[in-house]
Amino acid sequence: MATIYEVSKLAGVSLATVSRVLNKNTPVREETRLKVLAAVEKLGYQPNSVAQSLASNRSNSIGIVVPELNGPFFGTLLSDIENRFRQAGKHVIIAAGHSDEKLEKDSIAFLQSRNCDALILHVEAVSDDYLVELMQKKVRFVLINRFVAPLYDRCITLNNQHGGYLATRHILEHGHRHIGYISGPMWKHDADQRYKGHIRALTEFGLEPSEQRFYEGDYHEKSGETGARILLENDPSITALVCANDEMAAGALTAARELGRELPADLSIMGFDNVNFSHYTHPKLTTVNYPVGGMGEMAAQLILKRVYDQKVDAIQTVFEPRVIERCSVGPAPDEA
Amino acid sequence: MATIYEVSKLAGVSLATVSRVLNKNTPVREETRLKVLAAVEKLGYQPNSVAQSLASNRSNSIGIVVPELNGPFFGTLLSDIENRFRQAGKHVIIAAGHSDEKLEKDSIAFLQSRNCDALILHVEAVSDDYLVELMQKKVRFVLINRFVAPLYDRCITLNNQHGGYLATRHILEHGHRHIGYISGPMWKHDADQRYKGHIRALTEFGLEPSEQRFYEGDYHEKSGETGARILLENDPSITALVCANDEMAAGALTAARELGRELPADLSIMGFDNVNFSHYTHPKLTTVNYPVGGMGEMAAQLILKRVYDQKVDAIQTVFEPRVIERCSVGPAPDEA
DNA sequence: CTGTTAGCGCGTTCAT
DNA sequence: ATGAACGCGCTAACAG
Repeated sequence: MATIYEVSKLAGVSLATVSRVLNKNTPVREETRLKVLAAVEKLGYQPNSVAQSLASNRSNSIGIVVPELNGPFFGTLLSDIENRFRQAGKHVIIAAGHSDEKLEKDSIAFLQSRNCDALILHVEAVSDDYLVELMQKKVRFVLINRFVAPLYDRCITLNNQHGGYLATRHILEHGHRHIGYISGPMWKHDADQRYKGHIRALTEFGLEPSEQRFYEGDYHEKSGETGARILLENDPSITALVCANDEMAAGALTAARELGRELPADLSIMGFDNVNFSHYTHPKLTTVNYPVGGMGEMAAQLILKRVYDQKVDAIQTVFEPRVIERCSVGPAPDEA
Repeated sequence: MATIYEVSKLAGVSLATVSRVLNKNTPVREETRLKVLAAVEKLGYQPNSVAQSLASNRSNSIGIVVPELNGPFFGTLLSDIENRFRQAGKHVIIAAGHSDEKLEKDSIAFLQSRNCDALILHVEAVSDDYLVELMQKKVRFVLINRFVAPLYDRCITLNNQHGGYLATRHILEHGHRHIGYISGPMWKHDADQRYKGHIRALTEFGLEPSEQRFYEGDYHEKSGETGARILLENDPSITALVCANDEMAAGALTAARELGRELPADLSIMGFDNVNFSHYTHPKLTTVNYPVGGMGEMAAQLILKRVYDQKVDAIQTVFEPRVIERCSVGPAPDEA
């Protein structure tokens, strides 16, 4: 790898001049500019960004922490963030937090130690206090899918509670009155919120939430299958299952079919997230849209604006969910 | 962020000593070691990895280039690689190449400029020559899903041709003789190989490949749908569709159902890759397994061994595909 | 407009 | 066993 020094020698100028033409921040005479460029070209010179970063305390890179690298949800999130930054000439460093407090903190520390100019965090295990401290330490970051009051202006969130409400209301409007609910892990903020929305819809229709009709899953397919089986066997009167995400809904689909239920004639199933496989299922899943893409891009915009002082379109921090009607929800069967 | 200098001052030792206790590479008296550790603890000191990297020409980070960040396939790949490295204390920097020559080269340059100790490349657009040059420049890297002869010992590949062969043979063994094929973009090595395998199976069973029964898709769902529709309308005698990946197979499923075909009674459909949504489809997709996970982990192992001199389990570079039987393939219907 | 110089934070000789 | 000093490759004052 050629260094800036070799370029300066070959171009017959000082090393600072090379830096200047490359960074275009100080006027340079056209003639010498061309000499430098020629030398750069000839040597195939490429600035060492590690050195750049050390010297300038800027890295043009943004760190991202997500719980998992796989899964349809985070895939789209990462992809959209990367796209937005790429077209701004910034780069992205990704770390997986695995919903584990220690790993999340490690990931954040790692990204900081890499001199990231800013972070985008989708973290679940660290406390609100930890995040507030992070802010006080002047770390630049944006939170995705989590709201912490003192950080209100850097939280990109979905109105999860409203989403939970909409899902259940959609079911209620189809006439169902015996409704099972399969939640995510209740210690996760979004799972909690979605469930609160569910309760609100129930109450609005004069129904009582019941222990019997609640199952706490883990957002993975298997737990949807288990949950559906347990709920349906405990209470055969259930005509609809509201699931806190699509993975679990897919599991519920499987369980229901194995129990001989006709879908959606005997049983309606509702998902949440609208991940990209939700229309591969049979019947195609009715679900609540989670605008991941838009939210990822917005996080990127926020950083472009606040950290890099770029002019960007209007910033929006709260996103609204909406029901996506497909084929897994039907009218409630007549009572026998 | 505290620096090593502040630690040394607080511990009352030289800056070099701090470096030594942290890197454990030179004996240090226990007493001073503890003093240093105490200071580190007190200041919450964390080495600046950018500076470390500049000084030592080592970064403990591995760069990865994949075509896309989303999609079930790359998600698992990235995830498994990250896991393996995390438990070895290494970190991962990810870039998307978007199957575009310029972007792939940019990504590689970016990762090099970040001083990555090694790269894992899943690239499709750059030429073999380019990769060979890269090797000659002493860049350390491993290739995934691509075989380049001069780089034979750093290629982790799936026997794609054999996979294509197995897929079609599986169909042939079910009695089908009128078989449509929906390929990936033929300029991609794997698409080409899979198709070659298809031809080989056909030939083995005494069948001629036919223009009429071939459609070149782009590995995305939509093209599977389009392809299936075109093939089935052009040649209604077709009783089975072999698709070069699961996404396109999912599209084909949709098209077939819309054309009123009973699955798998009227029409069998075969996928490839066994991505994680392939059992969400209806009927559940019969497909060829692509051991992504194992291959990603193996790439990591290779680097751990060759770049970091760690002892690892046996290295395997060629992986074998196998048919995963589910429900989308049935016996050929009796000829009318 | 351009060259000189001093760091950025750390690893690593070379002495001691 | 420990400290002083140099250099990694680059940016950012400061002169001129």
